[in-house]
Amino acid sequence: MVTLDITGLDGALGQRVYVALRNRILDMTLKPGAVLRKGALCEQLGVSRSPVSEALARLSSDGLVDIIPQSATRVSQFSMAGLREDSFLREAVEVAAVARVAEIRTAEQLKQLSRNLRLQTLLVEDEDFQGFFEADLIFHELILGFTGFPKVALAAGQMSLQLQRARMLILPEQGRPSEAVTEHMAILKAIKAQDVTAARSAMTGHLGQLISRIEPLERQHPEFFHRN
Amino acid sequence: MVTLDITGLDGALGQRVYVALRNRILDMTLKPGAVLRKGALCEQLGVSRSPVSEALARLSSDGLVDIIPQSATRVSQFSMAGLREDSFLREAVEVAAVARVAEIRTAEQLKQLSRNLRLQTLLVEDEDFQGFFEADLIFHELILGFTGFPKVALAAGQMSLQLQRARMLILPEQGRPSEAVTEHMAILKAIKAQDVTAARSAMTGHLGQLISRIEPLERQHPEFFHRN
DNA sequence: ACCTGTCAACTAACATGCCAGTTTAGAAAT
DNA sequence: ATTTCTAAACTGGCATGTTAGTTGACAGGT
Repeated sequence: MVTLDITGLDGALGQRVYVALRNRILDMTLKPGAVLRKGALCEQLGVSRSPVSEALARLSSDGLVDIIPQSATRVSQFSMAGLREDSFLREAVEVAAVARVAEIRTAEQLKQLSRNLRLQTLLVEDEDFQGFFEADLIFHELILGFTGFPKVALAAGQMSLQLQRARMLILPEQGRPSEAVTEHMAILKAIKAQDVTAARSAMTGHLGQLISRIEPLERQHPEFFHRN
Repeated sequence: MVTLDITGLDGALGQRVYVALRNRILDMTLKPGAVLRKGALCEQLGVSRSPVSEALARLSSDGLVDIIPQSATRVSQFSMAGLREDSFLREAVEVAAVARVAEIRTAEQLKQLSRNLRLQTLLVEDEDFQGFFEADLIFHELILGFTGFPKVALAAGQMSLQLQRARMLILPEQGRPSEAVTEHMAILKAIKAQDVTAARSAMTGHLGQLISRIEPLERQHPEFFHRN
C-alpha cells in the first residue's frame, strides 16, 4: 500500500490532495497503470470525495492520470511519442529562455549561477547524487527565472512533468553527473560571454542528453509504456 | 445578462460548461473583472453546482478566472506583464515549430499552406475580416501540426489564451490584414526553401506584430487591466 | 466626520446521497 | 472446454445539504 499524507501541506484540501498525489506520481511511487480508487483514497486521506475528485481532475488535465468515464482512473502510462513531444516543447522554451538570459543577465545573476555550479561540483565529488539532482533542477530554474518571466518557469515545469517522471527510471550511470556539470559550465560560460548562439546550442545539446537516455527505457520497462 | 447555452456541445456536463464559459471569456463577451456567481450560472444553465465548480476550477488553472477563496470568482483581468510573458512563450514554441517544419515539411504540406494562403488573400480582398481571422488561426495551427507533435499545437493554444482574448480589443486597422498576409507569405517561402534561419526570423517578426499592437491597449482600456 | 468593532448575508469548499454507464465473474447454452 | 449472456458489483458524474471563511454595511464610540 502506498502511503499518502496531506498533513504538512497548506491550502485547501483539494490542493493538498493534488500535491500529495502529484508527488507520488512524479517520484514513481505510484506506478504507471496503477488504478486510483476514489473510495480508497478518501478513506486513506480522511477526506470526502469532493476534494479527491477535484485533485484527480487537475491531474488529468496535467496528463498524469487517465480518467476513464464511469469506469476507472489510472496513473497514466508513458508513450515514447509523448515524451519526444514534451522534450521538443521543453527545449523550445528553455533554449529561448537561455538566449534571453544571455542578453540581459546581471552580475548578481551570474554570481548565483556560479555558486550553484560550484555546489554541483562538490556534490558530484561527494557522490551525493540526490543532492546533485536537486541542484541540477535549481540551475535550470534559476535560468528560467532570470528571464524576468515567472510564467516561463511554470510552463517549462508543466511541460516537463512526464520527462521528470521518466527520468526516475534512468539508471545511475557512471560519469554522467560529471558530464552534466561540464555541460552546465558551457551554458554558464556562454551566458557570461553574452554569446546567444553558444548559449542556445549548449542548452540544446544538454537537453538532448536527457531524451536520448529516455529512449532506451521503452525496452527496459515496457510495462510502463503504452502498447502501440 | 450574458447568454449562455450548453446545448449543442458534447461530453460531460462539466466539460460543456467549461467550453461554454471559455468561449464567452475568450470572445470578451464576459468582460475582465466580471463576477461569476455559481448560483446564477447553475440556474441559467440548468445544472447543479458540481459541474459548474469543476468548470471554474479548470478555467482557474487556465488563468482565465481568479477564484478568491470563500468569496467570489472573477473573470481575470489582463496584466501587460503577463501578456508579454505569454507572447514570449508563444514565440518560443511557434519559432521552434516553424524551424522544425522548414526541415521536414512534405510537398503535400506545402500545398496545404499555399491553399490556406490563397484563401487568406481572397478573404482580405473581399474584406471578410472575420473569415480572415479564422484562416489566420488555421495557418498557424497547420504549421504547429506539421511538426508531427500534436501537443505542440495544444501547448501553443494554451499559452496564447490571454493573447487571443486581448486580440479582440485591437481595433481593425487599415491595411493590417494585408500586411499579415505578406508576413505569412514570407514564412511559407522560408519553409518551402527549407531555410530554417529565415523561417525563424519571419515567424519572430510576425508574432512580434501582435504584442506590439497589444501594448497600447493598457491606455485604451485601463478598466480591463490589473492596477499595478 | 471618522475610525472601529460587530454581525448578518453572501460566497466557495466540503460532505454525502443518488444515478447511470462499465466491467467482470459466473451461469447457461453449445 | 468454449462461447455467450446476464446480472451484480463496481466506478465516476451529478445533485444537494452543510460548513466555514470573507465581505460589507451599520452601529457605536472617539
